[in-house]
Amino acid sequence: MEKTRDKKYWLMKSEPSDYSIDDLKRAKCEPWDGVRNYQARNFMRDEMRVGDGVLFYHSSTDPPGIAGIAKVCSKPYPDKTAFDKSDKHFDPKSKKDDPTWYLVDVCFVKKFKNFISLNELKADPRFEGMMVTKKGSRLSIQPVSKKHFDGI
DNA sequence: GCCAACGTTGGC
DNA sequence: GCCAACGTTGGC
Repeated sequence: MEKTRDKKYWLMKSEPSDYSIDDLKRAKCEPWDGVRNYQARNFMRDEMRVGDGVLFYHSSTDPPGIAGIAKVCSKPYPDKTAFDKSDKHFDPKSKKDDPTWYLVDVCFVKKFKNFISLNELKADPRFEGMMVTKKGSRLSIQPVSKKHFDGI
């Protein structure tokens, strides 16, 4: 039996030209594929649980920031785009009997009427210490504290 | 488009 | 296992 635990909270980045909050709204749920960073994978594979809260972050936009809320809606399972030679995220190192890359499905919850820009996050003392506000914070999946999540 | 920050790779 | 070279991310 699975041990219960408190909800955790995450921030997941996407370039809206690749995949935006509107795409997720249309799709309702989508596998968060293409992650090829070990730390980010570890969060998905080892720490995420169904029902966890997700801040949907738009990167490489003007301005960058948080576009809305999603949630984790599957258990972790292997990222099959790593097995597909024609996929741009193909990774020959990942074997079907021992996959390197894992993902979870993410479901749309809501899109903010007011997009929260990175600048606003940085300017607001309530969000001090949030990973995404720090310089050089490239990690595409980041843990977020409940305090910060609720503040959003 | 630039470039700083960071992750990964591979020669040794 | 070190570290230089290279690739990628992402704010600006």
